[in-house]
Amino acid sequence: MTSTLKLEEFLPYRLARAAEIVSRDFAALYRERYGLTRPEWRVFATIGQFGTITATAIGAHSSMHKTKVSRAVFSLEKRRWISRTTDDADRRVERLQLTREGGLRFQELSSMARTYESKLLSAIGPEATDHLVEAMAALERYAADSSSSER
Amino acid sequence: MTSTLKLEEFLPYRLARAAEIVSRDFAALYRERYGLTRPEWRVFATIGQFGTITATAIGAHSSMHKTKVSRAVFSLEKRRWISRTTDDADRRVERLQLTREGGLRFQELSSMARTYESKLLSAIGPEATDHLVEAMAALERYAADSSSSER
DNA sequence: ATAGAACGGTTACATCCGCAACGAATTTCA
DNA sequence: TGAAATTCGTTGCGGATGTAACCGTTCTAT
Repeated sequence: MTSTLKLEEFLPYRLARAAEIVSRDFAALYRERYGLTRPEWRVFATIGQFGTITATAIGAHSSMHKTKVSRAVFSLEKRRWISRTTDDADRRVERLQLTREGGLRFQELSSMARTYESKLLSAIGPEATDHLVEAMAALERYAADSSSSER
Repeated sequence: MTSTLKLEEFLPYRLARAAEIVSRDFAALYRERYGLTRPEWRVFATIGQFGTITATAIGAHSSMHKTKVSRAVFSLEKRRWISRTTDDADRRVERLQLTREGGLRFQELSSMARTYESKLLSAIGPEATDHLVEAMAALERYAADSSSSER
C-alpha cells in the first residue's frame, strides 16, 4: 500500500548529503593550507566579518554549540589569529577580535572562499542560485522554531 | 579593496546550516519515538529501501564512513530490526535485510518521513522544491569528485 | 599453485562533541 | 540592600566519530 521510501529523494537527506559533500570539499582547502578545523574556520570567519563580537553572539549567529565556540576560540587564540578583551562594562563578556596576523589570514581565507563559491555558483547557474538561496531560507524559517536545542 | 566576506551569504555555510536545522528537526521525531540515532536511521532507511544490501554499499550510497555504518548495523541488529546473512559466493560480504519487526518499523518510519517532508515542501512551495532539488544535484555533481576521503 | 595486492568489515585509540555542572559577574525583585 | 535567578564562558565526563591497523577472504599475476 505505502510505496517504499526512497532516501535519495527525501529532502532532509538530500540536503544533508549536499551540504556534507560541499562542506567537506571546501574544508579540505583550508585544512590543507592552514590546518584549520571546521568550527575554527566558522568562528574565525564570524569574527572577521563583525570585527568585534562575543562568543555567545558567534554561537547564535552560526548555530554552533557554545562549547564548540569556546574551544575554537581557545585554539585560534593560541594560534595568535585572534585576541580577547574583557568588556569593561560587563566583565563576564569577552570581546573577540582579529590580531594583525589574523587580519592577513582573514583576507587570504576570504578570497579563497569567494573563489570556491564562484566555482560552485557557476556550476549551478545564476537563476538556480537564486532559487536555492530562497528555498533554503524558507526551510530554515520553517524548521527553525521547532528545534531549539542548540545555540 | 576586497569586501568583507559575509558568512551568512556564503553558500557552503548556508547549505550546512539549512541541512543541520532540518535534519535536527526531523531527527527529534524519530529519536523521541524510537530512540534512533541519525546514522541508525539512515542505515535502516537504506536497507529498507533496497531490501538487501551490504554495509559497503550503504556507505557509498549515503556518504557515511564505514565505521559509522558498521556501528549502526551492529546496534540495529541488537535491536532485531535487521539481520545479516553471510554471502555464500563471497564470504567477506554480509548481506543485510530487515527482520519482520524491522519491516513494520520501516513502514511507520517511512510514513513519518513522508508526513514530515510534505510539511516542508508545502512550506517552500512546489516550484521552489524543483529548483532546490535540481540545484542540490548540480552541487553534488560538482563537488563529488574533488572530495573522495570518505566511503 | 602461490605470493602479494585488494577488499569487506571490525576494532583500538585518539579526538571531537554535547550535556550538565560549575565559577564569576550581573540583573531582578522583594 | 541582599538573596535568588540569569548570563557568559569554561570544563569534566561520557558518548560518538574518524584514522589506522587489523583479520579473514578473494582476486591478480606470475
